[in-house]
Amino acid sequence: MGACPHKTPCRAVRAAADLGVMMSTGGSYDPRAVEDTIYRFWEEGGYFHARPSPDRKPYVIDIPLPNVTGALHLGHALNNTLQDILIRHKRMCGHEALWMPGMDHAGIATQAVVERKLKEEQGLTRHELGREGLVQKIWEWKERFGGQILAQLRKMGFSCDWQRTRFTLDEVCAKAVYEVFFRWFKDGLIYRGTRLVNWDAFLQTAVADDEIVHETVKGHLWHYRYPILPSEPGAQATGPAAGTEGARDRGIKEALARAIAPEAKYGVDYLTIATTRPETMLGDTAVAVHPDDERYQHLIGRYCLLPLQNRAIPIIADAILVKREFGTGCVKVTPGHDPNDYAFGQRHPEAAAINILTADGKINENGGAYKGLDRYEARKKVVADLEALGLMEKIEPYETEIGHSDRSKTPIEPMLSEQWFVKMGDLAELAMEAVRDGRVQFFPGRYAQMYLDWLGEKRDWCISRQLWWGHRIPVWTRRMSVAEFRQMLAGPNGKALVAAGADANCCVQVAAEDGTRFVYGDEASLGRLRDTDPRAKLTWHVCLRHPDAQWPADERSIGQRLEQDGFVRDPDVLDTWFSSALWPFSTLGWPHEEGARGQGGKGAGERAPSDPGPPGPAAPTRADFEYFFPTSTLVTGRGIITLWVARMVITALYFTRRVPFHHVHIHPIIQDGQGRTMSKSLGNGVDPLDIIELYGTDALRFTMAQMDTETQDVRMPVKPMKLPDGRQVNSSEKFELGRNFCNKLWQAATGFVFPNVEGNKGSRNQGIEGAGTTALEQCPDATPARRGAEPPCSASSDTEVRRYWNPRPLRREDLAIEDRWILSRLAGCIAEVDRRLERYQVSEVANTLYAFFWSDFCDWYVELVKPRLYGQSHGATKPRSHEGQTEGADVARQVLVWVLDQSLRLLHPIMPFVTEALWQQLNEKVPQRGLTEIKAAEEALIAARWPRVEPAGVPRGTGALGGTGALGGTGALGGMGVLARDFAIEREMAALQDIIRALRDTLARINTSRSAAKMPAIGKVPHALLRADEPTAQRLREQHAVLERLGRCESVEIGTDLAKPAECATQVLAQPVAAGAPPAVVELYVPLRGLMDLDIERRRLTKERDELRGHIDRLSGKLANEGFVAKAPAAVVDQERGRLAEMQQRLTMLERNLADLG
RNA sequence: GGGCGUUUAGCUCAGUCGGCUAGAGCGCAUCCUUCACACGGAUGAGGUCACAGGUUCGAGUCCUGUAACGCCCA
Repeated sequence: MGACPHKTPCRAVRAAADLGVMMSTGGSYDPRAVEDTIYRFWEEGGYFHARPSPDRKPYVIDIPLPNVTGALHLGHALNNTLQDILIRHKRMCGHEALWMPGMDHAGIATQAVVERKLKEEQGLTRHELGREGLVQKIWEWKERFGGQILAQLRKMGFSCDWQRTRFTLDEVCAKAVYEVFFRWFKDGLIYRGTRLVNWDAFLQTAVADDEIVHETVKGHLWHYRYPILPSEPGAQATGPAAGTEGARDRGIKEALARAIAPEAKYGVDYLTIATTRPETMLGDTAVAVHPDDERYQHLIGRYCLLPLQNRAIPIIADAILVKREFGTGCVKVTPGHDPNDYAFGQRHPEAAAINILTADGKINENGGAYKGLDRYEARKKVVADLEALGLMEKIEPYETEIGHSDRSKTPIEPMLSEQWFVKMGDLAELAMEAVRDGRVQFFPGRYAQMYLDWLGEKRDWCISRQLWWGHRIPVWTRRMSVAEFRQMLAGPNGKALVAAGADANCCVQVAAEDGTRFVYGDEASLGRLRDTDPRAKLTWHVCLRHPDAQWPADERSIGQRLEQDGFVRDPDVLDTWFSSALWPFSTLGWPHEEGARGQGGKGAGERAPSDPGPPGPAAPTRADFEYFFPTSTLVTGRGIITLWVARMVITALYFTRRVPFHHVHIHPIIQDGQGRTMSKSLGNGVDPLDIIELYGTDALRFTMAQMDTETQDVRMPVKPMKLPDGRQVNSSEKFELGRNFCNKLWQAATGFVFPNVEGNKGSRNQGIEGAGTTALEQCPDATPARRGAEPPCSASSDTEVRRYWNPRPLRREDLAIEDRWILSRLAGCIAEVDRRLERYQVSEVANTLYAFFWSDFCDWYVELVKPRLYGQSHGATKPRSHEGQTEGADVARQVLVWVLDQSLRLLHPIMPFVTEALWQQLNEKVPQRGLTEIKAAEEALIAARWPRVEPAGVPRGTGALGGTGALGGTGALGGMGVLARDFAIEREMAALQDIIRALRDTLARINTSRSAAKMPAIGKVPHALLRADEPTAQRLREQHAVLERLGRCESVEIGTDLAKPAECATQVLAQPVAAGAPPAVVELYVPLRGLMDLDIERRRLTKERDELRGHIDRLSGKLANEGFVAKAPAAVVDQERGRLAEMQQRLTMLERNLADLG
């Protein structure tokens, strides 16, 4: 440590010391010993921070915003693991990779939490506390818990650019929100309208469709009568042309009496309707029947008496609302409180909506005598009153789906309400076009349909929420006439308004009674209002571009001036998705040009409660925006394709004329073992932090990666487990897979590769600067390590130099068959990983790597190479004694190191911690690596170059594709290619593996049989014979040692004319030597005399023979089919013929062998 | 009610352009405390590819219908 130039040893040096302790211990991989140290190493080394770099391509991902007060669940773990995999991969590919982190303020969720807390702890409602007080409380809450989620993201190893962390309510984001609102308002795309919304009577706000959970509730179906009013002129006493008060009352009484009389006739005197919400009848405006229903033809156009309210309501034919088969075939219509009925009301203006509810769920003045009652009390009273009138026919138990507010858990009331909307027509068209023409692509592609279908509906977007936590709508409203408006303009405040720039910084929308709208920008547009009655009251909406800015500076704000003139600021805030929709560019500081003016006046005036809070990190520059926008990929679940993805595309196209991202990867949703969504209330959720504690972060991440299939859901059977501290938590056996793989990697590296290459320390003597000093021992706080500007401080300068082998440039001839095989497999693995990553098939990436490292490398290559390292003799000396210094051993060491090096790179995006930890150790032991070219390895794996496959037969020359040091500190990158795919070698190895498996199989059967007979197991097959044709025999002789060692056989005899011993196990093996060549067949004999029960062999061979016969029958049938031979491609036919010949040959041998056994 | 998706080994999932004697992990069975790894090694058993039709020389794969389940929209 002495060489560190800093006064106190830097943190990373201490970290390296910590890691050293962990490194020296053997045994299993212990994630807890590594993770925090490594994360600090990356973060302090500046590897996460991205900045515009013209010589590199940017790669950008925006995090799907977690809720500021939320906690991470497994869905987040999946979602963000995938993003980190993509980011780390591209970073290694040499891109300037930016992962933008942040949180949203989650208006309703956050406010609901704080309100509930307030009620519990202080017994206060928000109204008692007041707007400013509540918002203050929420900010406090946010400051306390908002950081939690970021800490959790760090714990999972995510390489977000934390310096750029944003919050939707911070100043930078708010600036974009108000700019967008202003411009849409000015362009006439934002308007005030009345719509049926989902009303949460507890929180007293409209809630979005996705914030509603449907629950089946036991309720009742009430059947009751509506009297039919007479059709004769004059008798229609209560109709629209009702006469005197007295006549009216008489008409009502008569109609009621007829409807309940014993002789009353259905369809003449009354209609029966059924409902689950009887109180809504107070707002009924029609009864609907099907136009083709012959039962009701005569009633269409006539009127019913609405009891209790004593109103006449029309009977209207409508084919959409009414299902003839359902119930009586006629329905009551309440346009004010039912979505379907509302649509009916739009079709039939004579049945216009009536609202009967107040904001807190009580009956309003339209409910007549029921005014002031809570809706549930009203229900009871309505039912009782109908019964008293004798109109109630029956009450049935009934189960219905009722929407409940996800936040307050209270039933949703559909209710008419005035809200702000964004017109979706043209905007939706823009966004649809971007997907249709491929500027935005979905992976998997089918999700594009979901996006297009939803946008195709072009439903206007309700953007106002009756909350206090959020961006307050920047609109001031007053009812007045044109004359009054002119008068106001002439006053001092009006002059200030005009001075502020009626066009540039504020905009006036005028809504007339008939729905006509004008946008006031200048005198001319105001002039158009001259035609209207100057005294007629109109609604004037003034929108301010910078609602909280002072203008001119140091005076009252425009808003305050407007208020002085009787304008009132809209109390509502914007939908959280409104700010989320701008995320891709708001986080990069858009708008850069227009923003300056409004910022100027800020500070002196009062801050509106819903105003931006702390400014957050430094505002991004215009250069950031130009370089990083549009972003590259968005990764999210399908649930927010409509809410978020589509809206980001809309805003980006409208305001930047560019798409916000090019690719959208939709990943599956994790469910429990029964296919249910994981949720707190079901108690089936899995907390990622628990998993990290149980298995480690990399294990969690590997398992998450493996779950990213193209299905829409993936299941995770949940199993309770105990943490070390005794807490019982939900876990799943699936994570063991990840943990085991981490351990396998760890063991293979620390337990096998490292001991076999040790002794190379201090190879700085080879003249490559920086080599021999691991990056963890450097001082990344001095300078970002990746920039590599300063010389590292050495912590191991006086390490003793002792080497016994050197990597050297290898030629193809230097490589043994297993070397060439594993390099070919590696090339295949890299190609496959690249291909899968391109398509966002992350699950397959994980599986490919798992299979390569575990099966090909550990199970086969390591075993194949041991004889070269340990020497051929049995009981060979351990590698540490440096006995195995043959040429072949050094090549094996070099290939082992190389394949480990490449595997660590490939696995790093998925399992960053264990791979980085091993990388640091490998750098210490073998700082210079390569195959055809030897170079110093990069000092940090996170910034190491991604492996590349070379074109066949072209070893890369120095400098040809060599790196310029863009990624690493030493500038000694490149030349890290591997040899290309070699299918001939792979076929040859596969054949060898088959024989080895056959030998092992025989041994296993012998031991099973012996165990059953209470005989001791044997460790090896005593003797085996392999009969093959000469070329094959020749080839197998070269692998004689391997066959004996891996086949666990004392002696293997290979020949072309070996005599078959009596009583032996036989196996017939096809040897796929060359593509297109006739298949060679190898026979394996293992003498069994005295070793095992021969019946077992007979049974096995019989079964195998029968199976083979089955295959042959099918295949010969296929080849006998003239159609197949004539129409199938020749290559396929040839292949099948070859297979048949080979199978028949095997069958002949098999039958003979079976006969020989007697 | 409309749309989308799923249905393959006991469980969780792959299966590319239609060429398959249908794969992996876990679990199961047997053997192995052999020297990196028992969080391991070896070997094996286990499938009517939901069902019914169709197209095709050939269907797990493409088409139609049915059923069950899930999601989204109404």
